[in-house]
Amino acid sequence: MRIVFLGTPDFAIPSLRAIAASGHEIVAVITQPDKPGNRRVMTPPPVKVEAERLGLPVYQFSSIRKEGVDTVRILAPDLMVTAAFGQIISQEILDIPKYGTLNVHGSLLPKYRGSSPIQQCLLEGDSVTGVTIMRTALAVDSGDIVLMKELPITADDTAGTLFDKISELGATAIVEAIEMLEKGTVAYTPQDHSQATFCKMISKSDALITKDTDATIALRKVRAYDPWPVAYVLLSGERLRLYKSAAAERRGAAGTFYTENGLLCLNLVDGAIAVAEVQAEGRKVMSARDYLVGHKEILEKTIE
RNA sequence: CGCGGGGUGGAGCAGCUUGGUAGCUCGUCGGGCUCAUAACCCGAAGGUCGUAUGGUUCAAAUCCUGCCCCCGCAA
Repeated sequence: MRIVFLGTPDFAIPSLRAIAASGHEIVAVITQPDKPGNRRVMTPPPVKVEAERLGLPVYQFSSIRKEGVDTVRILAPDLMVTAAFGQIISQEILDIPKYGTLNVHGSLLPKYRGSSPIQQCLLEGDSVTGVTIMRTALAVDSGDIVLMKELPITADDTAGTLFDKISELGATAIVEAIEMLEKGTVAYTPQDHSQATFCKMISKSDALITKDTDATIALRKVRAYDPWPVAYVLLSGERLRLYKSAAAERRGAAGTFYTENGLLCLNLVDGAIAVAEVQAEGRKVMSARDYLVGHKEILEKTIE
């Protein structure tokens, strides 16, 4: 089967690898253009790096709708696979492959359509999430479902660990779906659109924790925004990022700190959180214990 | 040349503006005390202060310069 793969970030890499390893012919990988990354260094999308490592031809479009139609026609794929591609694809292009276009999405649809499903399930406090393989449709994440796989969320999962697990799960799922297509055993189940929920693009300010934040919500933020953008509090205008936290006993006014067993505990609304790792401005991530050795004054301060 | 913060014994920080015997908290090691809460007391080891053949100076962690590395912002 001639496949064109469309994806951009790390999330798509396991799927790309799995398809390549499954013996299908990936005739091309389409991804987004290189962008200026950290400190002005031009950075290629992870999928491009991986595709080149696999020796696959790469095409980069800032808008596939406008620039990619002819290319896809010439490639004449039997199937297109999208995985966190990051652009809306026109129906004209979606219709080119004989078997259509399949998408790998990191949630149990119709829940959490959109760009941050993995963070969203953590923000909601879910105990189960998963991956869905469905038709790529013009309306975001609304296509008919081919198959779903569930994944339990563990207490120590962060967005980072879930990303790894779900992207791997997505890889096995997409390979399965392709097999079903080939054998003709695939069945498309429409989504119950009335049950659809959506998640937005995450912005840095979403990760702010204030003294008015509920302790439960704060814990969810810590997990959902690790490794990016990372939950943080403001202390005299300075950002302190919080990692690896657990529920703790409240022992003071909301916004104040205390310490126990080397953990930095922050009193909040309806509880407290015990933080095991922090990162101050201009510093590396360090244990709360190490941080406290040189920053005892934090115990006298209150967050904004 | 996008902007800013930082590199000081094993860890986290101070000192740098106003050059002049390297400091604090923790850890480590030795000893003592002792059954709680990161225990306490005494003592010790451990640093050419990121790096340069650098520059200025009687004297540089401190001022000036080049380079390396780390972090964040912005994109």
